[in-house]
Amino acid sequence: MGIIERKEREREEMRKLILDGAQKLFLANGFDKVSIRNIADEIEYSPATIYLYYKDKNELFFALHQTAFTKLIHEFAPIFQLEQPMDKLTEMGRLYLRFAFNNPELYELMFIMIAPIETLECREDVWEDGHRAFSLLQQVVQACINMGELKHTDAEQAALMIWSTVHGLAALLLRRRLSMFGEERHEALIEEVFTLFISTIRKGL
Amino acid sequence: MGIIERKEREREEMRKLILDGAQKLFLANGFDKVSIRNIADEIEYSPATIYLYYKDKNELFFALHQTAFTKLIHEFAPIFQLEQPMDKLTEMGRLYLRFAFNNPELYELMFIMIAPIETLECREDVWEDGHRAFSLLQQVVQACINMGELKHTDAEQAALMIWSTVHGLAALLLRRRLSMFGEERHEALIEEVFTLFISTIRKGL
DNA sequence: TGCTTTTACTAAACACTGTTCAGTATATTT
DNA sequence: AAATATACTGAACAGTGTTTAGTAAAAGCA
Repeated sequence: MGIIERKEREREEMRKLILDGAQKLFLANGFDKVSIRNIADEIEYSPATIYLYYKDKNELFFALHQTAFTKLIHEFAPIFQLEQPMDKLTEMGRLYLRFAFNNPELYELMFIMIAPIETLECREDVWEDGHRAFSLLQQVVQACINMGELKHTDAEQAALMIWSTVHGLAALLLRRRLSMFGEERHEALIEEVFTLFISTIRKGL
Repeated sequence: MGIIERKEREREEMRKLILDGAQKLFLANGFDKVSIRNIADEIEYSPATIYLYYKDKNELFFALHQTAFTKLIHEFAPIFQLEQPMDKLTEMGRLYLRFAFNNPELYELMFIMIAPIETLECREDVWEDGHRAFSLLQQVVQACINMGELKHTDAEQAALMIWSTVHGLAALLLRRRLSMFGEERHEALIEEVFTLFISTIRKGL
């Protein structure tokens, strides 16, 4: 009786097909071009079909947001090779900012858009990906404290401060609030400010 | 020939009427409830009328965004009474965060939404309010450097780093990315993290 | 095999959205 | 009083997310 297994497999394939179509439009044409009808056109199905596989648009955004997180975690891999916790922290921040810069749409989905979070809230569910990522940061910060490289003792507070700074940079950039610096300066500026921040917490945190 | 003056005055009153209606819906019902038709209903005019006074919805958002900036600048007033530049900087940050916390919709408009900025971009105009506000911060930072309270010499870099941190906190809060800390902790947490940040840059920047 | 039930899908509709335009009623000018 | 300019609107266009009734194919059962 492998039929239900095959059906389940086909269902999963269909979900993937929709997700990939959505992501393709998403990355190619930006947010505005991602309507349910556009996705339906892209995968050559009717709009109503999408609702047989995803409850609503927010749930689709949430699924995309999850794949974006696995991509970020994947790009964090080199960190675990590093010995010094302070090097880990620095590289983590640099990779985080690079991810935001190179994948603006994905970053939006993960840390700026409210849509994916609303799915969780109405299911009274929890933002697991976010919590895991933050706890990873907090662990690295704790290691820095344990090694005496940071003097402040509350790793949670320190981690949130660090996250705020890098997210702030990314969010200001993506939401086009850095126009007082010419666009051509943006990439270098972010690099410089991040370096400054690291040197600041090395001395002051 | 005071007729054209009166007409001009009436036109300005109508713009204000629309703006106030929009802001009322905006603050009362959140973003989603602010459609051109809702505003038209609110002020008891036809939707088409609004387009005689504002080019499109983005321009309306931009006008709202401007009034929000004057409110923020207004709330910054106490800063100029302070003597010590470092006190100025600290109080500026605290007031900024308080503004974001107490006026989430206005903060969205000013620093998160893309809509108002798009109006500027398509008019090849510049984000004056933002530039002015940042330059205010930069001046205070420069004063701190001049007084020897901050050692780093590049006020522009330092100011951006500071802005990033406070904006990061505000943006993570408003876009509901702080769920790993219980909602009841948010206000106190932001206060703590900001205090930690100030003490960090005092020592390390 | 034939018959019934379940599954997968879609066309069409509903209630919205921002925006435009032809037409009207009022106010101003000549 | 007639002509013109102004202010406003109803209705439409093209789009959105979402629901529902109906259909054709697949699966289960006799």
